[in-house]
Amino acid sequence: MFEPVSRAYLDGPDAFEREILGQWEAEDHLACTLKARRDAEPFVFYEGPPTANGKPGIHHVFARTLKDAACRFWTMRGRKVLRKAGWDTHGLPVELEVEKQLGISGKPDIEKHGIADFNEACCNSVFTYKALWEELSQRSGYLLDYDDPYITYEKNYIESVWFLLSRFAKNDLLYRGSKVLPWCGRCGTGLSSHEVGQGYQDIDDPSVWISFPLIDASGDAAGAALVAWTTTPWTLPSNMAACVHPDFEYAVVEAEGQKYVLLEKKASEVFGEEGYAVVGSVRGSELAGLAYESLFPEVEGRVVLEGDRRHVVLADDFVSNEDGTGIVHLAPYGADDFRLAQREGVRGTLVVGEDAKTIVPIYEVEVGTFFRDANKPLGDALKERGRLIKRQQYRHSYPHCWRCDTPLIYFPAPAWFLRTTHYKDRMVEQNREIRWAPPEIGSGRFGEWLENNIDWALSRDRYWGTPLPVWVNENDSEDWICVESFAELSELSGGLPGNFDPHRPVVDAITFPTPTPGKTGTMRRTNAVIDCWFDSGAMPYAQYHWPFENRELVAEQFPADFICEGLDQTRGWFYTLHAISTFLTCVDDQLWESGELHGQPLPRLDAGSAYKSCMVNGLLLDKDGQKMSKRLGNTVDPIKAIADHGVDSIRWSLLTGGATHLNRRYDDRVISEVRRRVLGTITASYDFYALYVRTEGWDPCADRPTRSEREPLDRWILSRTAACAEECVAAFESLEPGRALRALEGLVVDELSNWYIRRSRRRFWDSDQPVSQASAFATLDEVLDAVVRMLAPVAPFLAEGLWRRMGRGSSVHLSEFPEPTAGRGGLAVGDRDKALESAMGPILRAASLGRAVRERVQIRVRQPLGELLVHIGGEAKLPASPRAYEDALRDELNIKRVTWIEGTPDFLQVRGKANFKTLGRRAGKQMKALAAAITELSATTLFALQAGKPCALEIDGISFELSGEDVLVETVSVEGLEASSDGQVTIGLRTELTPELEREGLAREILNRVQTLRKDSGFEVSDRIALQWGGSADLVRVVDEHGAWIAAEVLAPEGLQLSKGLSDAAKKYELPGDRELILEIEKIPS
RNA sequence: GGGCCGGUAGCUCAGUUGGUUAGAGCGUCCGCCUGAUAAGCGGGAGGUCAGAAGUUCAAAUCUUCUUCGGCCCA
Repeated sequence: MFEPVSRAYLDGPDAFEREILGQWEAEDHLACTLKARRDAEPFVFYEGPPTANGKPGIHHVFARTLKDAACRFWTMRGRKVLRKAGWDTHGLPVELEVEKQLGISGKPDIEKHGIADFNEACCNSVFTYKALWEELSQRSGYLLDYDDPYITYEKNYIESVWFLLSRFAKNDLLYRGSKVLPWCGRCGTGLSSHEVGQGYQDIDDPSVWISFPLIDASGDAAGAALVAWTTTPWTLPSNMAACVHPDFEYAVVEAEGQKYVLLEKKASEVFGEEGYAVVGSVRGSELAGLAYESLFPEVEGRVVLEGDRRHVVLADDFVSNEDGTGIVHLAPYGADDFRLAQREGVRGTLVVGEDAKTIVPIYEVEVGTFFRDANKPLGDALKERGRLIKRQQYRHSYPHCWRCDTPLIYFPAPAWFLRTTHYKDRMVEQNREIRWAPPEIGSGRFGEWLENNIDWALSRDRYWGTPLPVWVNENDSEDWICVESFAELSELSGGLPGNFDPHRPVVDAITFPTPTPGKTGTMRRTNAVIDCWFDSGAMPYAQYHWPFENRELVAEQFPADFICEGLDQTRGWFYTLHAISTFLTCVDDQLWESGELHGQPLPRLDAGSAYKSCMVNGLLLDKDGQKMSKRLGNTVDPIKAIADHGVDSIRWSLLTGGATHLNRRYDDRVISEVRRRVLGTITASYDFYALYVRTEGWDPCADRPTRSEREPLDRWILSRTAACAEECVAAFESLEPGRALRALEGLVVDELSNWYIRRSRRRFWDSDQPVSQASAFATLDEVLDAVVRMLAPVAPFLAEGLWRRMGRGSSVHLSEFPEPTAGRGGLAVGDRDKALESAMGPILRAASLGRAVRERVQIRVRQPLGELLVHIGGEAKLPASPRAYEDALRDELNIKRVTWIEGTPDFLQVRGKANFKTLGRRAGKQMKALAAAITELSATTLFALQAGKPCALEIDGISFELSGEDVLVETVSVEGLEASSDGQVTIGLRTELTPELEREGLAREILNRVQTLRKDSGFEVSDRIALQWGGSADLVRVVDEHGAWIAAEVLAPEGLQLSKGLSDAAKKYELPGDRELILEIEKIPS
């Protein structure tokens, strides 16, 4: 116990931390933690599952540090925190990675290769870097239960997901619809957005302006035709509606003897500068609802959207006034168009099918014509019908299939949806219950997203994913069921294969006759797998195979008290967790009604979101603010960074470098600084403590002086420690760990190390004052104890290392976090003494002013001075007097006497200053004049005010009654002294040097040189020495007067011996005033 | 194009309900200390609080616009 640590830690943080890791491993630290809190109140944390098919980066250390710090904090507050790890294993990125590995590309290739083999490869691929992830987590101190993780591809996990989907289906919230996708007609497949991004090419397309003559329009628009613009004439036979912006003002123009409606600023583009005249105007909202004449009334395509309206004007704010005419032609081939038509009950029909070729004859265009080849003849037809206003070629960038180079179309492909819009209001309402950090994410980004909720397109026509458990009757597509469990599937299909794997293609092969009474036909599974975001959103239930198992456990572990992920999860995991839980716990009433399921009790899950609080973290950028990317080569290898710095420094710097939701830069220099400045100061403080515990033989178990027996400075640092604990608890609870760390840093660096220890050092070796010494030891011990515990959530390794060296028991992480209130949480420091705290402030400021004055007049601190005058404005108002700390101030500034000035000292010049905070509201417009008048108040008036006698001032005929607190008294200067003031605290330093003071200064110079020589000679602090000296003649008197003191200070029991014959080993020093000092020292064997 | 966030000293960041002279650390210059010593401490210089307008007695803080950067969505 009490071994020094600072040097070893600063030089080799990696080795230091690895030693702790080794101990934790040997003790099975995680298991100990879980066991210790087995019966405690739970604090529920959900781990957002990463995908292990990529290497972890330094940014993962950021998010994980936030999570880990919170979990450790709550564990220390006595809560049970299960830390189940999780892996996200399905999805397109995995498939693409495997396609690359296998040297194949695209869905046809995969099917040729064989789905079974392909999925097996995916399954193997997802854990490529699992070991690396686990290593990083372990090394970075992220305590997570990797022995029992949830894995989204596992059979039980999938069964839970099926159950959830079946609940949506039973509530009629699962339906088949169409989703507009980028689509390759040749390959017959939809493309993901990232595939589309790879295939843009410039091509020429016709761009046409067409007319929609309005029927029954009134006002200026009567008899007019809308003008719409499109670059896809092949979609015109599928025109379902026209859309305007409700708030735009449209012009009615006359051109070529006909009235048209469009945005005025677009008219010249269509009709030429001189080709039209504005004859009226109409607002978008007035056009809405009108009917118009269709373009190809004789063409009837394949119905893709049921609806009873056609060829009407709709209004929506997605219409832009940049491109086109401000009037948009709607066809089922656009995502916005489709959504709008669906919402408005407009019927939609297709004239181009899955193969990107026409499926019905249109005018002269034969069935089977490639969509782009229909553009020209259709344009001709429109011209013939008098509906083409203008036509020109248009060169633009157009998406092509990256595999076969075919131009893509957007196509409404069949898809399965969850009707989340049905309970959007519930989601919005439940979102208000979530505590977001920062709050604006919840109200802004996430809240807006919920407000604009659209149905969740759930299905993916892919391979590696949770299969959609929907079986459809091949004779009747309306006859379908969503299977809820393997048992149900087994029953329907007459038994499942042994070792059933629910993935494709095994599940695809399962068919059965329809169970629907009165129907016949074979049920076959749809090909789809589901969006892997549903997998991760289902984790609160699926991680425990709910409701098939662990019903009680899930009821306890739902919802999460806390989750934490990156900002990019707003529309990802944050949404999917919320959407599923809101449905399940707030919408699916029939599930909970009976209180049981399949004959077994089903404990109700708390209604609401899956998480009560959510902390959002920003991106990690490189030191220049650039995004880290493999391409730029500015990524940081987390394992290497940790080896260089130790992870505690990295964890600390990540949590203090700005608000968590902001992007922050990763900079080696900042991390080194944290290690040196913050963690280094903690270790140095501990080393100081440990050094004297060892040399003075202090016994931590002995009785300690009571609070009242201790010195004011002791009580002050204890109170400040309690204040810090208060701030840390509040900060962690309000999801602002950075705030906690700033408080802790202030306590350790400024208050503990630079003030308390610095001012108390002597007491630790001064056994002549046993009560003072024991108080100092007890106080420092108690403060360090609390500091180490407050450090533990963020710097778990260093805290543990110190904890064990201080002999505090098995692990700091099983101890309790310091609580601000005495008697709780084992914090020995007890309650705060705010009076004492407020009294120290002026002392620190006076010390600072005093140092500045010494600097200015060039009198070093080693030279004692006679007197320091201190005046503290409003001293009488302070709850406790700063005078209790007079000793500290005297020592710090090396002053013989402190004189406190109060009342009306005639040599202080004072000036009044208005207190804007108290007067501003009352004075209003007169504030400036009042402030000016206050500076003119006489000293007598000011001191009267301070003494509590009110006075009145009249400004612009208005009288203001001033009380003491309205006027601050500022001391301007102190006559005849070297003075300085910061407005409230004023000091005057008497700089005259008497011969006595000068000799004492010289004595301290001698002491300084002896100590330097001791150190240079490599002596231990407790070594006794024999000391011989020589030098300038006038030093003899100095030694006569102060020799005994010097001898005691430097542990020279025989005193200072004046010697004429010093050896070659003697050292010469210069002293102020061109004096010379020669010293020779020798260790006395003990 | 829409939503959200950010711009404070050379660098990294604080800045409480609007209130007196906007603060730290690093860097830089100067100095100090020595029973924590290959450490530590202090002081000085350094700011048009991105820009503009507005509200107010008073704006880094509230409002609007502009600009630059980031993220998400289209």
